[in-house]
Amino acid sequence: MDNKKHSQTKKQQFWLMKTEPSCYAIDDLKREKVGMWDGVRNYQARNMLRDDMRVGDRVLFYHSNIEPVGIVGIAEVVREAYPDPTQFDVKNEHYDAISTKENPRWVAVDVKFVKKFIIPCTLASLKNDSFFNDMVVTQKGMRLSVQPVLKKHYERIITRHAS
DNA sequence: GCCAACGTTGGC
DNA sequence: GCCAACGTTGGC
Repeated sequence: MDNKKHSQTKKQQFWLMKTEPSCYAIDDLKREKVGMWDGVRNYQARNMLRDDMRVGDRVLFYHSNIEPVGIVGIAEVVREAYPDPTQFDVKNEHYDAISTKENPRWVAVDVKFVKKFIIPCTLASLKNDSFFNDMVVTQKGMRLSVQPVLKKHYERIITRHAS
């Protein structure tokens, strides 16, 4: 059905994940060390979390709705997809009345804090560099809260901001 | 199953 | 606060 059994041998992948810092910021993850990435309510993003994201994958941590918007640090996937508890919590803003425990619609992953950039990698700087022209975030914006990232893009960003 | 209308998102 | 882009909804 899926290839979870092969996850250990799969190559490391790279992602970009969006959050509004007023809701959950890189400093929150830094303090908690490991954070639950919950509240994703978009099917495309859900499918990537559920089907593709593996332990050991690296995540570019992106802040939206703040000046400046951009990547502010790095995280690492430490637990693969499991049912997102917020979908069952009536008091949670992400509560989903349709979802059942037998057949949950939404998943969460756990990520671990790796690094906070001293200087954020702003969206504007990515748009200004043609090397990043084929990045999802420079093309389609941040409508997709979980995006795959090419290794070359990840490495260039790391080289510039995390050394 | 198409697609127009509608709501939401998020950069600016 | 504006508005373009996108996802979702619902009538047919």
